[in-house]
Amino acid sequence: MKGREMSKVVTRFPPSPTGHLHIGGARTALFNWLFARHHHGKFVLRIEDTDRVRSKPEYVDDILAGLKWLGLNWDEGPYFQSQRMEIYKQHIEKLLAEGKAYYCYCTPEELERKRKEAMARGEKPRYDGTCRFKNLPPKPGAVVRFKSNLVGETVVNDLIHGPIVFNNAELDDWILQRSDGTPTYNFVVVVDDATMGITHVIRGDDHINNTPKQIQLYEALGYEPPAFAHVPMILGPDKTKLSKRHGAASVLEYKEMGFLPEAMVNFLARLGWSYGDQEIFSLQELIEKFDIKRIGKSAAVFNQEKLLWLNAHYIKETPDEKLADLLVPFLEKKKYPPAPKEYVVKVVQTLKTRAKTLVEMAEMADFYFLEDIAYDPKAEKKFLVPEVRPALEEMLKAMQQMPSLNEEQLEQVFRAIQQKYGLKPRNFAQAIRVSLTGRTVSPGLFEVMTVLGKERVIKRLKAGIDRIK
RNA sequence: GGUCCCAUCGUCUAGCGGCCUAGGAUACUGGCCUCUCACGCCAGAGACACGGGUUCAAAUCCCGUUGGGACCA
Repeated sequence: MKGREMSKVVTRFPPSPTGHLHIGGARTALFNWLFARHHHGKFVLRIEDTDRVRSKPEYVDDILAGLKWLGLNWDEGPYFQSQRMEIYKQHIEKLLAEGKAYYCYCTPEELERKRKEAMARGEKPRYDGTCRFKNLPPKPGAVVRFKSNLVGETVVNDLIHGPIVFNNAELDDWILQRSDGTPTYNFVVVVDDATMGITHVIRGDDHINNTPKQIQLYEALGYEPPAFAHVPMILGPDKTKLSKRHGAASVLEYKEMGFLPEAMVNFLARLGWSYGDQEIFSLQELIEKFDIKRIGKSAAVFNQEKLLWLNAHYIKETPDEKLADLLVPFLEKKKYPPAPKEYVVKVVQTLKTRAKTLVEMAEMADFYFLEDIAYDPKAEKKFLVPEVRPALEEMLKAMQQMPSLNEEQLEQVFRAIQQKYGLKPRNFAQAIRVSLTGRTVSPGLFEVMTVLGKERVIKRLKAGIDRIK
C-alpha cells in the first residue's frame, strides 16, 4: 500500500531564468517529462532564480512559453527558489545544530594564499579545514561549510552510466552559505529536490561531478537520495558546448523560423535516445516507448539538417486546415494582404510537399497573395520569348471561354495548344509559369491556376504576353 | 593542474561475443517519375580512433595510448 504511493515517480525541470529556454534545456525537460508521463508520475517545474541580478522575468516567460509550445505541461509549480529562502535557512540551522556544518572565518585572501602554497608544494588546492573543528559561533562575513566525509568513497549509481566511484578524499568542505548569507547552488538543489519529493533527477552530465557532494548532503540531512540519470550534452557542429554563437539560442526562435513543435520534440528525443531503427515518433508514442536505458552515453552534435527533414515530414502530415492556421502569422509577417481561410487552405495544399519550414512556405507563396508579382529577370528573358506568343494568346482565349477553371480541362487544352504550335511542353509550361508566378519554380501549373482563379490567371497571362519583347 | 565522463559512416544512431563481407536515418551522388521545383521510388558512395591483451571467435570484454567534453581550481 505504502510502497505503491512511495514509488510514484516525480521528476523536475529546474531552469534558471538567466537566459532563454535553449535546446539543451528543452531536451532535458523533455526527458524528464517523458519519464514522468511514462510512469504516470509527476513533473515539477522549478525556477532557479537565486541569482537576483541575472534573473529576469522575461526569461521566465520565455521558458514557460517554450515548454508550452513543445507541449510539456507540468503538474506542480512553477516554484521559485527566491521564495524559499526560509526553507534553506532552516536546513542550514539543522546542519549547524547537528555539527554537520560549521562556520568558517577564513578570508578569501587567506584561502588564496594557502591555495598558492599548496600548489607550490605540488598538492592539490582545497580547503585545508582550518575552521572545521573550531566550533565557531556565527559572525558577519563568515561562510557556512559542509563537514564532508574525508574517508571512504561515494558512489553514484547512475541510471545511464552505471556506478561512478568518487574518492571522498578528493572532495572538499564546500560552502553551503556564502558570506552574504545566500545559499549556494549545490545546497539549494538538494534541499529543493528532497523537499519536493523528487525521485529521479535527470540532468545534463555536466552535473556528474556535483553529484557526490549532493549525495553526502542528502545523507547528512537524513533524506534518501533520488535516482540519478546523467544524459549526455548537446554539442554544436564544432563539437563544443552548444551556445548562442551556434545559431538560435531559444527554442522559441525555432518557432519563429517556422518549425513545428512535433518536429522539434521528435528531433530532441532522437538526440541521444533511440528505439531501434525508428525515426518518427509522436508525443504519445514517445511516452509509451521512452526508457532511460535506451539513452546513449556520448554527446550528440546538433544537426539542423535532420531537424529540417523532420519538419518537412510533419508539414506534410499536418492536415491542411491546421497548416493554414499555422501559416497565417508567417504570411502576415511578409505583409501580404489578408485572404480568406479557404484560399489559404488551397495554397497550403500546393506547397506542403515543397517547403521545409513555414517561413519558406510563406516565401514561396508570394505570387498567391501579391497583386503585383515580381518577375525574375532571367526567367523572363529565357521563357517569355516571341515564339510562344501565339500559343499563349490561344491559351488565354481558351480560358476566357471556360466558365471556371479545373485542372483536367486546363491540362487538355494546354496539351492541344502545345502540340498545335509544336512547342516543347517544358517551354510552353515555363512561359505560363513565369507569367503567373514570376519565376521558373512553382507548384504544378494547373493547380496554381485553379487556386489563383480565372480572373487573376487571365490578368497575369495578359501581362505575361505584354512582356514579350 | 586535479577529478569525472565519452569514443561506430560528415551528422543522429542500431549493435549489448558468433546473425556484421557492420543495419537504419539524414545529408551527398546517379537514375526513374515529370510542365519547373519538390514529394515519392530505386541505386551508389560513406564508419567500428589507435595499440595491446582475453577468447575457438571482439565493433561488442579488459588494459594502455590518443582525441573530445564537463566540473573544480
